[in-house]
Amino acid sequence: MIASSDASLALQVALPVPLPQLFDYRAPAGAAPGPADVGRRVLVPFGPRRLVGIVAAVGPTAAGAPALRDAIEWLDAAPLLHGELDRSLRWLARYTHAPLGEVLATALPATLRRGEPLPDTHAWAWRLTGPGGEAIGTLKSGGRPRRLADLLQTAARDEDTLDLLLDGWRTAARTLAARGLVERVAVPASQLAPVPQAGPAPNDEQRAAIDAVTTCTGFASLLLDGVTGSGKTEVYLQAIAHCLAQGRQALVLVPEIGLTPQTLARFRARLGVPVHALHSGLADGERARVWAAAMRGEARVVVGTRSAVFLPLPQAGLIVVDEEHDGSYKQQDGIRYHARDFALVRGKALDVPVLLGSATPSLESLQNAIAGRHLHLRLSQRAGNARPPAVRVVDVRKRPLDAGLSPELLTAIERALADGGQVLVFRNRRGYAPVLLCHDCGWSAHCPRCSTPERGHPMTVHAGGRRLQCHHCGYRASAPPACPDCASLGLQPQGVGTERIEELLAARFADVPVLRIDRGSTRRRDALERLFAELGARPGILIGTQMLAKGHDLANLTLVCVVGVDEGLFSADFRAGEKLAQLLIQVAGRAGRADRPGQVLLQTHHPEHPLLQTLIHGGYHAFAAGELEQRHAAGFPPFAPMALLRAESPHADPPMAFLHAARRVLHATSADSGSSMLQLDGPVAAPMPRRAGTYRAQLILAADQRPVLHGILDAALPAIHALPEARRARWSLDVDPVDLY
DNA sequence: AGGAGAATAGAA
DNA sequence: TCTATTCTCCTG
Repeated sequence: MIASSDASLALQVALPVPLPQLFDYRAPAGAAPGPADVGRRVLVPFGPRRLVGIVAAVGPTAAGAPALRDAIEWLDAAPLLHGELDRSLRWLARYTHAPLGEVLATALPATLRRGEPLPDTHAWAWRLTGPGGEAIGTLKSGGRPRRLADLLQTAARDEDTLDLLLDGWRTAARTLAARGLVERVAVPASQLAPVPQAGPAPNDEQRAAIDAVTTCTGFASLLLDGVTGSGKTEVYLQAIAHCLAQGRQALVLVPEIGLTPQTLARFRARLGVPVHALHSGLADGERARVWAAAMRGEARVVVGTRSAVFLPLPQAGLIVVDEEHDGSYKQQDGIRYHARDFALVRGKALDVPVLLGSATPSLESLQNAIAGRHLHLRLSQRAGNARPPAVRVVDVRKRPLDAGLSPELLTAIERALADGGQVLVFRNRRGYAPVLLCHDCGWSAHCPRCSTPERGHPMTVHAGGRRLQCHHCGYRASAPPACPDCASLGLQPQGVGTERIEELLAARFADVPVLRIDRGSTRRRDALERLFAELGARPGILIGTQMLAKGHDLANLTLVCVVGVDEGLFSADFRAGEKLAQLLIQVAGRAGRADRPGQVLLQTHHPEHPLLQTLIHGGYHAFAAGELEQRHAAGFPPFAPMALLRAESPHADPPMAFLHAARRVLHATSADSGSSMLQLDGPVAAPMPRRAGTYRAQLILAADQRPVLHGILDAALPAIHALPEARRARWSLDVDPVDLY
């Protein structure tokens, strides 16, 4: 028997390195290690470096392990990760087949990952000092310092409250502090909150949905499937209010572009508790503070983007995932998790309801609802008096087009403006034109760093024809004055982007504002808000890409023109149809949100295309039903679990060499396990085989049962890791890939 | 991943 | 021959 004194126990530490194992260390000098250390961060030596790790276990060292080194120091007095979050993250590491250390590093805010202490979450308050209380009468009455002192006479006031009560109080406070009359003190987190406003009375469908959530006694997953404008947010708000009334925390996930000041203001106005926001625009320190506030139970409601799904929620009562179909919930690098799916895992572990909302649910969620795994809640009516928009297809075959717009469209725009309405022109291609073509010899401008060396990816024309830009790698160049091949001056921008539409419409409708909204024109988060505020309810035209498709309520928007979605009708990706249908429904949903009826014009060269026909005559659910049938027949997700092995390298051969070797390992593993149910497709070059100078290839794995796929991956990955080819390419595994590229 | 030592390829 | 990159190995 092995003597097991405490002295022989080692810390088994998860480190942020792409190696699948834990690393053993002797505890830092001080108390002997024990189970209470699990979840604490430690600073450890690792080769020549020092890394921040998290103790994943405490136990005897594995036989044959190299000699232990001493951990340098503890970074936390108490575990940072424990309980449900710890368990859920371990599940995520197994599910994504990623090292625990990398998963933990992804889940923690940057400052904590770097080893900085858990930040304070207290707020600051001001109070009178002893001398201040006596000197108050000497201050000039009516002046700011006197008014501040009067406010502080009854009680200390926190800074948020002072902001509301007295303009310019900070200057006064500084003056008084310099004279020793007031002082700043730390107080528990600000409890300041506006008085909750009552919301509109829910309609019957909303009422039923709210009741369905609030009567849940533990974990349940609910799909709130409500047409655009049906008031899903109202359901969230009332469900959250109920959760708060039970003394529990609520987490709301929103897509990246959904976390606008408007959204936050609405939540803050209605809930009567502080609402914390967590998004990529926050400084590292702010993110860590929100994390700490959630961990301490001070944050009662957090509205956040993808990474907010990693917040500790010791008193959780509800998780909401808004626009659950949105692609931004899937992380596309590093640990490729899906925030909606992980939210469901956490809801189950926390034993709280998870509410998924969308007007265009993902086929995954719809299938889960059909199979009875989600409770399916429907909102079929628009809230208030709004009616659904009328959709009409405009067949533009053989019609003259001006910047891609047909005469019918221009007439409709003119009429809508004359009626005092606003118009949205949707074109999912930014820039001036997608291609620069030589009219004499057929040469076209290609990116030198993307796609195959022989035929590059077309460069998009920008700045009215003066610049070229690659939308995949960001490469920029000025447009050549003449064709590099034949020296002809006949270079012509081909096709139509948002800039070109803007140019035409601005000239044609010079008396109304014409605003272009895309990633080129609207980089900052609040720039969009300012544009909308500036426009107000005046007649005007908005031209935009998918940035415009979601979320924003434009009450006076009466006409939506969809231009050129034809490319999307013929994409090779099996999810392209689903994405296009969601986009079309979301864009169309912008029209007629208030009392004015909305109209949608869909301009296409393929009016008979089944996707368009089904969407227009049967709506999203008819489309989804047909699409699910096809996915089922083809053995695609959500019916067959899928994983994607990707590889890339600056050289052409290593990705394919690695994937061929990996394929052999997977094939052998699959045969050994007696299961022939693993399907391997590839390796093939990625749809864009070279991007920003790196060559990329992929291998698709599919099975009919999830445990089969995971079992084979578990068995095969160590051997794949050890392949000599694995060191010559950068590779990664993506379980449940969303984009195949 | 990322750092270190080894190996190998251009400039003097 | 010497330095500048690229390659390979290793991390408790």
